[in-house]
Amino acid sequence: MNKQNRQFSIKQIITHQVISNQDDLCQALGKAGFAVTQATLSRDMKELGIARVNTAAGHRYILHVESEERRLTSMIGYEIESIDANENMIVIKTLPGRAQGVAEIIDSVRHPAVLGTLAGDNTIFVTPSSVTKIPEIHKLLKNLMTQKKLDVG
Amino acid sequence: MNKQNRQFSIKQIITHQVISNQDDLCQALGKAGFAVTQATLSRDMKELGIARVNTAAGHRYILHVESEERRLTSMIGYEIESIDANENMIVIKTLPGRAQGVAEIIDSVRHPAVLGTLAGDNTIFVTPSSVTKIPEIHKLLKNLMTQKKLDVG
DNA sequence: AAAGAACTTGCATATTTATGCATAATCATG
DNA sequence: CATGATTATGCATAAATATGCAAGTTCTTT
Repeated sequence: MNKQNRQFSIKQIITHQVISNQDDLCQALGKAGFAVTQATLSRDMKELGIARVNTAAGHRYILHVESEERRLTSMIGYEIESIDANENMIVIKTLPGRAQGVAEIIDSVRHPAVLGTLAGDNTIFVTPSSVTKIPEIHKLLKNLMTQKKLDVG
Repeated sequence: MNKQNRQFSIKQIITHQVISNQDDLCQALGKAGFAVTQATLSRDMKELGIARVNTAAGHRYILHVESEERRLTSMIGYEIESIDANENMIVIKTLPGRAQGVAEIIDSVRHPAVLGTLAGDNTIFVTPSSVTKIPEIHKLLKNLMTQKKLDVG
């Protein structure tokens, strides 16, 4: 009957049952022995980082994992799918819609070998100050990808 | 402006601006030249698989990657107007607003010679894994243009 | 080009979620 | 154990989101 158990139960329920709104969840929790109101569930959702998405199959809740640990951890590794290069530039593939944000982080490093970045929806072109710098930048970016923290202004 | 451009703009806006609700988004879109109502944005959110999450820093929107639909159209040939190349990359011109969709199809082929694509409104830059691959890609794209179906995983 | 189908959007409003405030429960400290 | 601080919760309602319907638009087919 405490908050922790209830919140754990919430995660279980939303991942294993069809829950379309907080009243649904309220009922499901009731069966599990947790009697709370919708207001409390709204607050639980916030604390658990649970997001609501509207799909063709109806409204669903998803765990937004990043939101729990994002505070000091950079998302950049999670967002980048690949880093490649040819003779002229480096190309980064990201999750859909993430290229802008990742490019901003790269810009913020202000590495002298990076002339500039150009971001679309899920692709970034990184232009080196000289083609001879490409391996160096490539290495920098690979490092960023696996780094846990970034001290970026 | 049309729906496709607006939805692309929505993804851009929610990933690099602070947007807390659909009215915020409505205003941001207004500045970008898209005049629509909250009702339309609610529908766009659904189609784009955008979820809303409540964090300590306020309400935010996130892209729910799995729900992004990537369907292959056999219309790619119709959408492409021209394919050209210089020493470094290939440039594709499409019908207005079609570049994003065409680029996604090219990406989905995952041809090893294609390092990445970057799409604007009606122009796509295709970067080769090496400049020596340009003729090969050029040929591939020309083939795609006339092909009826794509057998792509 | 006309007719019908399919898609898009706004309006009004129903549904759903978030929150200010008050109260109860839990915790920390002497 | 008493007391003040912190945390948790419900109630009522404000804020935000979703949707039925109708009108306008675009696409298809003949």
